[in-house]
Amino acid sequence: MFAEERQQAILQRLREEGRVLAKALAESLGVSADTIRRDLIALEKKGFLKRTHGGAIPGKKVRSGPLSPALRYSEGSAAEKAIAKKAAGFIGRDDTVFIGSARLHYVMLDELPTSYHFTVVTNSTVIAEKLKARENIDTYVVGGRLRPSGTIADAIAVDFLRGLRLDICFLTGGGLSAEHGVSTATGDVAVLHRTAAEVARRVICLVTHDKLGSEMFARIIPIQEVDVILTDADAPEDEIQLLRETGAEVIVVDPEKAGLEA
Amino acid sequence: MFAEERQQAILQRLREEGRVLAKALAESLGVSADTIRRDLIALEKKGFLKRTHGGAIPGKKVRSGPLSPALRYSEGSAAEKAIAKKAAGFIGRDDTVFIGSARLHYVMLDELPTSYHFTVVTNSTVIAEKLKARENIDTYVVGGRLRPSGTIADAIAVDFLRGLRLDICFLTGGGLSAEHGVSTATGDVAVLHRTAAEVARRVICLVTHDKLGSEMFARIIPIQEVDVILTDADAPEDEIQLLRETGAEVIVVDPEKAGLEA
DNA sequence: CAACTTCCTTCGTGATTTTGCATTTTTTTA
DNA sequence: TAAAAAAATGCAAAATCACGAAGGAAGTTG
Repeated sequence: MFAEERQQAILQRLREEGRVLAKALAESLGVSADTIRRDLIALEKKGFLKRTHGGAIPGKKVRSGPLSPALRYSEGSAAEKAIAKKAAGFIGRDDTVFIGSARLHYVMLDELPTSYHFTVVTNSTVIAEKLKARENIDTYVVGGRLRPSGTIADAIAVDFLRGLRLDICFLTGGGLSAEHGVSTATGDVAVLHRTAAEVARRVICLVTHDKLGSEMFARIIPIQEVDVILTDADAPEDEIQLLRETGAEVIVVDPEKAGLEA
Repeated sequence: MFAEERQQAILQRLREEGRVLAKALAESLGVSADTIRRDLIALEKKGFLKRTHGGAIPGKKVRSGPLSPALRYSEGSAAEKAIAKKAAGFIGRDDTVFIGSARLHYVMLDELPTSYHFTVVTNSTVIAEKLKARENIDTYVVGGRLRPSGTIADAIAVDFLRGLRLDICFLTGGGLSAEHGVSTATGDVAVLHRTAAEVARRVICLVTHDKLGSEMFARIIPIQEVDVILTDADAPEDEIQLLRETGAEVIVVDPEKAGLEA
């Protein structure tokens, strides 16, 4: 196993569990504690985590997991906000939509419609907490085991989703390519999102430009099953072209203009 | 738990509640008061808080945001704390317990065991959020519609519970009488709790003395199905006698002594 | 193909950190 | 002012970390 792979695995676990133990990592990855410590030092230098005695906790750059406590209150970038706003515009009166537990979903919360009623299903207790007081939104939480990160993504949650029918599934992912489709780092999150997509009439995928063309471990769904892809203006033209050839509708959101549309 | 995590948890609580007590922190975080004091010193040096005798208040670097709704639950009366502590003592290693969304359940959170692993199932996202970071606790959230109060209590939630088997169900209610059993104000909450009680091996009922003898609209379960009743020393003797005649084990907790037991 | 370089890893040893306990001092409260 | 609670201080045990040395795999160069 290469150092790079290991470090990726460490970050993944950090995102999932909210913390990692050096000793446990050494054991499960099959290397010495020394090596792990070096990895942690390297990752800390890059700002991905913060070392502690015995392990590490998420740093400022760990975004994907939903809202590490530090990031929870941080604001999305202009591009993220623009994408989120556009996405929220797809929600119709009395629709039922799935909103996951990724950072972009969190950014969406501030852009959701306020003037008419709709229903949100989410697998994040953090998002649920934020939505519960909105009068025009019915909030449903999927059942299952809650991870330290605030996400629910086990078999129970998948089963829960299977019993529903949704109008829109808002997907995000760590990677999006014409060949591999939408993908993410961990298997169970992928399965949960796939299920949400399967029970939804429409699948809208939100990705910042840096995700285009990259492919991650676990595929959520192939590109053919995505109805709309929302990305920002920094997206490379050729990637967009490839995506469009698959039949997906690609909408490029311009952060500058987004403000005016409102 | 890492020092860093602890300190973040302390700051989190400081933000939520406006102040922290050293002793309470030590207990709920599972470390000695010494360690907490050292954490407070470190945080004070960084300007995040100002130490006081017995705890700390927010420093210049901590925005003490609007008090979260959780605050009103955070501090229980002496009687409530004593009951909650006694109740928490029933939890054994690797047990699976149901903790509802009532005020007394919130009070319990600070008294839960920290030294061994167990599993909590809850229908409150507020409680789930509070528990998700505890490393010795596996937290499960029931699925269903989330009410503005942070409670989930619909048919989906009931269905979720039916698929589980629990060791202990911690019940509370608005009323408790020998004749009418445990009761509460609303129907669906009653059904949810009844279901939790049905799938649990043991039912432990937590009620402050003022609830004894009163009966509310919706019965959760008859008294015969309650295994243990916990109440405080102000409970009237005759009521206790009536309850005991039904076969239930009634434990009267003395707030004064409760401190010494610890 | 052999010698060299480079990178990565492990191991051993001493230093550091963290934590809890006991004791003394200070502060609070009645 | 006396008793109780909390804080400071010193100390010891356990865990973790840092650093240097050595081994080994992969690739490079002559």
